[in-house]
Amino acid sequence: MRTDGRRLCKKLNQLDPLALPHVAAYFQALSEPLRLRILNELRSGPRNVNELTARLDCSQANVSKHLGVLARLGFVARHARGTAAYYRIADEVVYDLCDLVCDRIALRLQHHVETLRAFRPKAERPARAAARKPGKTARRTAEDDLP
Amino acid sequence: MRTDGRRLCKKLNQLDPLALPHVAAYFQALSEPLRLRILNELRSGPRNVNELTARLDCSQANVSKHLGVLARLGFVARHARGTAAYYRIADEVVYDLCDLVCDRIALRLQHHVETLRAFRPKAERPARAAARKPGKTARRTAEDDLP
DNA sequence: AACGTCAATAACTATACAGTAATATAGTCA
DNA sequence: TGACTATATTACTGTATAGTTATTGACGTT
Repeated sequence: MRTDGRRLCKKLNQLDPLALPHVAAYFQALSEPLRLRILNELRSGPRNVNELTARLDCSQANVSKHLGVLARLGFVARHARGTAAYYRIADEVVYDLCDLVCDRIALRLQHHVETLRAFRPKAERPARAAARKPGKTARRTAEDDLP
Repeated sequence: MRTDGRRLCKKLNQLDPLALPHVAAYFQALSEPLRLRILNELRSGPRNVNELTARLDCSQANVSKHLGVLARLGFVARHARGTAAYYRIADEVVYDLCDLVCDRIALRLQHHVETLRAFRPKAERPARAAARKPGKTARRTAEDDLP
């Protein structure tokens, strides 16, 4: 990717603060489950709106709107054929992003499982059932670093 | 990362649909400019709330709330020292994510620049100044695939 | 103990946005 | 030309959330 000498700024920490909203917008586009499902469907190849609507079991207007969001950010591209509008992935990087995140979540769940296991052998009490007093401002103190 | 035989699901397309909201939540945490700025600050090392508040020029309550979001998802970790609360990056993957996105945005901008350049040499007319008729439902037709 | 500082929370407001229903438009076919 | 289909858009509603202000609680110092 991009080996032609001039290299545009790449690292977040080298980024002009003005560019951050753009980065945020990118992530925001991926922050909706339905949009992720759409991208997931497109993984198998281009699909038109109708097909997506059927497979995702939601309204056509909703799918169209989400596709608009994804297209505006360049994640998908549109190609009209007759009255149908076919969409395809235009930027494979979304899968890299998703896979990175999925990996981290898996790790975190793994962590959780192991933590829970540490509680189980002794007795069958549900781990971490310490009831919070509601209505009181319970300031956190030193139970740090427990992910 | 994780080489112990059993491998948790990793790819988005192998993911249970029930897991998608978790992935979306991950991205959502990165979809706020201020949170990205916080992460950017933490790149230089742990900071307490006060320091972050000063450097980011926003309210302490707001910083605390955003740090709470980032901590809940495991992006940062908290460590109390006296009355101060120090936060540090707990998951370096955020920088991989951000760098990927920054790279794509740079590419997109590059693309834009080149597209614009194609319009310039002829005359000085501002490219793509085709005024949209407001109040009319302008259905898109065949100007596809232009990113 | 009394006070000051730091951080987290609660209550509130304003805004953004996902979803729906209705409608408009482009292309197709009779 | 007139249905018919597929898609995009509009107007609307409900919900989520960023930011603010005020408050609470924990810790440290005197």
